[in-house]
Formats: sequence, C-alpha cells, structure tokens
Amino acid sequence: MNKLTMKMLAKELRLSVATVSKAITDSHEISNKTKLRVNELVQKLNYVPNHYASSLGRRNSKTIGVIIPEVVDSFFAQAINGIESIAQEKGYSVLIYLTHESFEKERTILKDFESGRVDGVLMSVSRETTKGDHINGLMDKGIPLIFFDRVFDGIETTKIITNDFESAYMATKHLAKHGCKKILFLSFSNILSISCNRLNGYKKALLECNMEVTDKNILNFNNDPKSDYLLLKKKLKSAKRVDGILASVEKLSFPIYQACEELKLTIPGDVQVISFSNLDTASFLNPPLTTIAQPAFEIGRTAASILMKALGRKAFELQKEDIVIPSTLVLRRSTYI
Amino acid sequence: MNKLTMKMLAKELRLSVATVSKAITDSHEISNKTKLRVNELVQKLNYVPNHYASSLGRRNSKTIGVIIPEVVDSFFAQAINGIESIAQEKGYSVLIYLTHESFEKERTILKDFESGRVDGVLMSVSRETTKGDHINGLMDKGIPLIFFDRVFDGIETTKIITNDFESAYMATKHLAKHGCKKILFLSFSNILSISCNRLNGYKKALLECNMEVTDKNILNFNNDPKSDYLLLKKKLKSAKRVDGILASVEKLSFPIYQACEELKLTIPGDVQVISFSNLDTASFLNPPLTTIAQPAFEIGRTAASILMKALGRKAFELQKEDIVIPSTLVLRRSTYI
DNA sequence: TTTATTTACGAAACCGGTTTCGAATTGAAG
DNA sequence: CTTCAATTCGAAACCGGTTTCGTAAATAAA
Repeated sequence: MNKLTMKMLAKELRLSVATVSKAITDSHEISNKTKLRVNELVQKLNYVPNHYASSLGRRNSKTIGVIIPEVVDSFFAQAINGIESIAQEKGYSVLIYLTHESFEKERTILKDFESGRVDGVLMSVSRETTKGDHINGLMDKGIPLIFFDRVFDGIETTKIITNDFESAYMATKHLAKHGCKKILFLSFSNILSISCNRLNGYKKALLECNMEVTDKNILNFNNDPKSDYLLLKKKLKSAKRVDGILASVEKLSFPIYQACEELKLTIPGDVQVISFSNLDTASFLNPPLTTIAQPAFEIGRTAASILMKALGRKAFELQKEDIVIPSTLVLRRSTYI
Repeated sequence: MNKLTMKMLAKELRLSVATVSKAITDSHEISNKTKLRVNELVQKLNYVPNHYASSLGRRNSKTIGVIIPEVVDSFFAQAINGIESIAQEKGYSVLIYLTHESFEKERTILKDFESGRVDGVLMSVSRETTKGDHINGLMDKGIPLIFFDRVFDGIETTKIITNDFESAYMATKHLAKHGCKKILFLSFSNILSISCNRLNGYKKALLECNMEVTDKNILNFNNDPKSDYLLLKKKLKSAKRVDGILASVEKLSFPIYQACEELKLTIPGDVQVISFSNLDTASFLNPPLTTIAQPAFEIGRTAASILMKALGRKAFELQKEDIVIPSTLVLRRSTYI
C-alpha cells in the first residue's frame, strides 16, 4: 500500500533509476539481460510507473480530450466508439467532457485543457457557441484540435463533417416528390453551422420545387421543451397544417411522434417525417422512421486517426481541410416510397 | 507558444515560485495584496498551471475513472450523465473507458489505473468477468472503487444497484397474470450477477405460477449475433412457441421486434414482450414496449457522490454496502394491461 | 520596551519519473 | 596490440509544480 517507486526497484536491483527507467521503456541503450532482470522484478512486484511523473517528464500524456454536447445521443455515442477504437489501438486514453450545450462549460473545459493534460482535442461545439476565443486560446498553446460534426467556422483546422447540405436537400426533395406541399423544418439552433447547412439544403430544395420558403415553416427548438412542444402541436393542428417534416436532429423526432399520436395524425398519411438520426430503433418505430443516418462511427474514427497522425509528428500542422463523409438516406415507412 | 511556467511568473513579479504557487491556490499564507498582483498577471498572461506537475506534487489528480462495457446503451449513457453531473459539481474530471465486454480490456484498463492517474474508480464489469484479481490489485494500491449496476460479487466495497430480482419477478408475474403460459427469458450472460438475479426473479415467478422452469426457455445471447438471432427465430417459430418474452437487456429487444416482424407474429397478440430498457423511444415503438426502466441517472449520481465523499476524507473506507435504487415497470402495449 | 505571536514570504527538498551526457566496458577494425 | 566505435550504464539536471520549514517583519501581549 505504501507506493512502490522506481527508486525502490533500482535499489533492489542495484541499478540506477535512470537504467530502470530506460529498461522499462525498452530503450536501446539497455542490454537485454538487464531489461529481463528489471521486467522480472516489475512483474513480481506488480510495479506500474506513476502516470503523472511520466507525463511530466515526457511532456506528453498519451491522452486526448473529447468534447461533446451530450452522450445520450446515438450520434455521439457511436462517434465515441469510433474515437475509442483508434485511441485504444494507438495506446491513447480518452478524456470525455460534456458541455450539455452550454458555452460556459465549453469554455471552462477548454481552459482546463490548457493545463496540458491532453495532447490533442476532438470537439463538437455546443449549440451556443458563437465565439472562438477559447478555442484559439487552446490552439495557441500548441495543442492540436480537430472538429467533428459540429464545427466552428471561424477557426482554421481539420474538420470532419458529413454532407449536411446535400442530405437535407435530398430529404426535402424526397418529401416534395412524394406529395408534400408544405414542409416543416425542425431545428435546434440557428447558430450551428450544421444546422445552417441543413436549413439551406432544405431551402434550396423548396425553391427548386417552387415551394414557398417561409419562417413560419421553420421551427427552432431551443427554448423550454414544453413550450417548444406546444408550438409544434399548434403547427400540426392548424387548418393549413404542414404535411411533411424534416427534423434536423435525432431527438426532435420524439416530439413529432408524440404530437402526431396526441392529435391522431397518421404518419405518413397526414404527415410524412424524415429525421437526421442514428437511432437503432428507427425501423421498429411506429411507423418506421425514414432517417438520414450519419456515419458517426466513421467520423469518430477519422477524426481520431488524423489527430493521432498529427500527434505522431514532432511539428504537427493541421491542414485547414474539410473531410466529408456522406450520410445515407434510409427510406422507411414514415414517408412514401 | 513556448510554455509559460510558474518560474517565469515569479521572475516577472519578483517573487519566489513558492509564493506564486501558494497565491494561485489561494493559500492563507499569502497576503491579499500579493494574491491580487499574482492573479492579475495570471489573467493577463492567461497562465494555466501544468496539470501533471500539480497532480504529481499533490499526489492526487482530481480525476475519476469510469469503466463501462458500452456507451451505445441508454443505461450507461444516462449513468454517465449522472456521474458527470456530480463530478463537475465537485471539480473532478471523468476519464471514461469502454471494455466492449472484454475481460482483457478490462484488465488492461485497471492496470493503467494503477499508475495513479485517477483518484477513484466507478465500474460496471464486463460480462466476461469471472475473476477479481485485477480489481483487488487496484484497490490494494489504495484506490477506492465503487461498482454500479454490474457488480462483481467477490469484492467487498460499496455497490450501487437496482432491484434486479424483484423487477424480473414482477415483470414475469405480470406476463403470467395476463395469459402467458410459456415465457422466454432472454439473457446475455450467465455470469453477471445482475443477469443471475434477473433470471432468479423470473424463475421464482414461474414457480409461484406453477409454470415449468426449463432451460429450453432460457436463451443466452452471447455468441454470434446472427446465430443468436436464428436461435430466437426458431424458438418463435416452433409449434409450441413461447407466448411471452422477458428480455434482460435493452439491446435484446431489437431482435425480438425484428423476429416478430419477419415471422408475422403480433405483439402482444401472439407474444407479449417486456424488456429491461431505458430507451427514450420505448413508447414510440410498434407496439410501445413495456419496460423495466432503471434509474440510470440516479445510480450514476449516487455512485459518484459516494466516491466523492470517500475521496474527501483522508482515510476513506468504503463500506461493504449495497445501495439499492429500485427500477420501475412501465406498462405499455407490448403487454396486456 | 521587551517578549511572544502572527503574518508573509523564500530556500530548498520533494513528487516520481525522463533525458542528457559522460565514462567505462566491450567489440570490431586496422 | 592499438585504435576507434559501439554498447551499456549512472550521475545529475530537469519536468513544473507543491510543501515543509525557517526567518524576517509586523503586530499583539506583557
């Protein structure tokens, strides 16, 4: 219980601490014979070098930080898996932080990262983030940061994204082609670039189909969930109600189903629905939900891979580069086919 | 970009490093005047002390480790939120590791924690874990560890669990009461204590209802998903097919819905279904799924709270104590009411 | 005014490793 | 048998803070 240190090992082995350290890290300076001796004792005594001392000495920690808004969300949960799969492969640990969509928390976290506790950062910004000072602050300290999915436009670095614009465009087109005359766009932020892109894809499709683009058909779910829900219900109750909905975020699909049930509206009969979503249960919903499925796992993997690559080099230089991994429109029975 | 150290601050301020350190940590030994001077420069230069140096010096890291099998699972995702909420409140960081149900990974992770990089650990064991040496190894080094949900029986420490036995018992009783004559229990491990408890609850209910307890009605999903699925389908196709299913884990409900759809079996007409599950979408499934909802968030919070409390004391001593937070049976239309 | 406490700060040891660099030993080349 | 290079190891500085302890100055008590 009284900690075992390298010094104690050294004494026991009649070696210097330096030699033990090098033996453990498998340095070429040490003979196989001594490496064997050292490792034997390490095994026997179950010695594990102090992580903080190592990190301090090496000036890196083999740890990356991941900042996401939520974890109860299929996209982020799957992305974490992707990130983890690469990190584990490369011997990195993953420090996960949740902002819960709060800019303040986001800033606090980034600040904490300035302490050098992570070698690099993967980040999806909160929906409140309009300024990038905190991000620049971190990058100025030489810590590489890569955005995935929710990027912040003002900052030049690698960004792993999906084709939000095209996806929303395709989805909207699909709705229009199958009879929708009045399509509602459900958003949860008018700040986030992904939201804007999705919105613009939606708008472009409407224009091409000669449908009216109006703010009345764009609902922003970023207030109180209850009042947001009532707003949606109102929209669905009105005489000139919408007959199609595109939800720009997974969790927005729940209130839609809820409201339709309460109002006895049938999907897709009365309203056709498409949602950006990675829900495993999409095909078992009533009715099965047509989704735009994002390559979450792949996005995570890619982001992590590129970060690892950067960390591997002495002088990393993250390209200002957008890597786009396309999403897939999965047709199910919440829309006509 | 060339790092700012406390030494540089000290020189600039014509103070010693010791004084600066104490000023920053708001020690009583330092006058307000100098604290002000120091903090002013800290702000101006945007100085953040090196995390590893601090942790090394203080011999603690204000970080806790969380080990879970998966993150793409509503229970664990929600539990993380619970843990995070407490950790953030107490100024702790959360290091999350996934075992993907692999015992080897679990051991590797625990080993890593022996490096002292976390002050304490919250853990849900993998479904392969039958030995506790790795856990004892960690605890022997004086690092407190608390189990939540999936506990390992052989180890004496605090365990935050839910009433698995009673929940399964109630659920099975409910099925029996509403006409089920032959109830299938879907498991994913015969090792995990939670699985055993749930199974035993199921068995007790059967006995009380004078129904046969037979291995033929207990399906263990821990091989290849495809073959498992085929097994389930066979069970549902046979002449004397089951008319009720209790799934002991959230993700096991997917293949049930899938199989019933393929076999044109109606739920609950042909088969009634209950699943342990925290799915947000449970009520929108076709049909809405009757679930045993676990207090995931609360379990996470409680586990984290107790750990924090232990860490706060100089000589923590985790009671061998089981804290039980009950689950709720939420009746929906996958069963008769 | 003298003595006893506080208060405020710095020197130096320390946390537990890593890394640099020099020296001793060994092996190869001439 | 030298000479030179490669191998192997240790002393000591270092990573960047924290903490102990001693001391000088300031304040309070006697």
